[in-house]
Amino acid sequence: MTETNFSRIQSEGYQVNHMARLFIRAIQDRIKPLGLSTGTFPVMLALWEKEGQTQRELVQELGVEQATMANTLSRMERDGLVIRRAHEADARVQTVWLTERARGLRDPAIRAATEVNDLATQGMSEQQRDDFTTLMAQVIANLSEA
Amino acid sequence: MTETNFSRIQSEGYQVNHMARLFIRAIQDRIKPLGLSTGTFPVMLALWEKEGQTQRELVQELGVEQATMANTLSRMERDGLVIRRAHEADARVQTVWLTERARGLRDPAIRAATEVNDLATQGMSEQQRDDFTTLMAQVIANLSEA
DNA sequence: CAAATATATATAGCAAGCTATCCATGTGGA
DNA sequence: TCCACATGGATAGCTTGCTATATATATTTG
Repeated sequence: MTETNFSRIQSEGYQVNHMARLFIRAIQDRIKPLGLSTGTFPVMLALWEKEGQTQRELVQELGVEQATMANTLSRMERDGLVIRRAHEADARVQTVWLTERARGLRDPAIRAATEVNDLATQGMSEQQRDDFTTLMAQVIANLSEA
Repeated sequence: MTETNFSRIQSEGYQVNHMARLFIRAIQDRIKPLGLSTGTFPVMLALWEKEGQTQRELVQELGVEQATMANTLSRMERDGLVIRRAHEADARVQTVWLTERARGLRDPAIRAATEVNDLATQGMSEQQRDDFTTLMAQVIANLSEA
C-alpha cells in the first residue's frame, strides 16, 4: 500500500478547504449589501450576544489570533460597525461596543446566514444535517487540542 | 419562531470556517519544512497527477479564481517549485511544469496530509469517516451550482 | 520599592483568497 | 481581409488569515 493512491477529492483537508471557499462566496454575496463581510460576521455574532467584551475575550471566543482580531476590529471601527472604549480599571484594555447601525443588522444578517446554511445542506435529512454538525464538532475538537 | 435563537456554534457556515482554519494550521506546520504551503499544495497535487497543464486547466480543476491561480503560480515559480513554458501552438497559453525538486516532494507531502486527515478524524468509525466525506461532497455540490 | 515578568493591544510583513480591469493573441463572420 | 468578439493570463487593490515583534501597562517578587 503506497501513497501513490492519495486522492485529492477524498482528502478531508482538501474538501474542507474547498467547502470553506464556497461558503465564503455564498455568504459574502448576501451580507455585502449590509456592509458586512465574512471576517466581521463572527465578531458581530459575538457582540450581538454580549457587547462590551474585550479584544482578548473575542479572541478566545472566536479562535483567531490576536493580531487578526486587532486588524478586524480596526476595519470594523473604520466602517462604523463598532467603537472601542477604554476600560475603566485597566488602561491596557479596550472594550468593544456596537454602533446603533450595527445593532440593527442582526436580523437581516442572520436571515442571510440561515439561507446559506439551508442551501448548503439541501437534500439532507434532518438526521444527516445533525450528523454533519456533530462530525464537524468532533473534527474541531480533535484539531483544537493538537 | 424568531431568529433570536440563531446559534453560532451550530451554524454550518461558522463551523466550516473554524474547521478550515484549524486544518490550515495543522497542514502548514507539517509542510512548511518542505517549502510548501496550503495555497501551493492543491496545485502540486494536480501537477503530480499530470504535468504540463495550462493555467486555465488548473483553475477549472481546483475551483479558484484565475487571478488567484496566477498569483499562486508566480510565488511557486519564484520559490523554485514550477516553471512556466510557452505553449507551442497558442502564444496566449503557458504550460506549467514541476521542477525536479518539486517532483521529489510528493511522498513526504502526502504523508503529511494523510497524518492531518487521520488526526482530524480521530475517534470516528470508518463509517462515520465515509459519511463525513459524503456529506461534504454534497455540500460542495449544492454550493457549486448556485 | 524597583526590577523582572506577564498581559493587552498594535504594527509590520507575508500568503492566499477575491473582484475588477487590462493586455495580448486567436477566431469567426460580414 | 479585417473587425468584433472571445479567450488566456497579468496586475491592482482589497480582506482575512498568519507569525514575529514592539509598546504600554499591570503584577509579582527579591
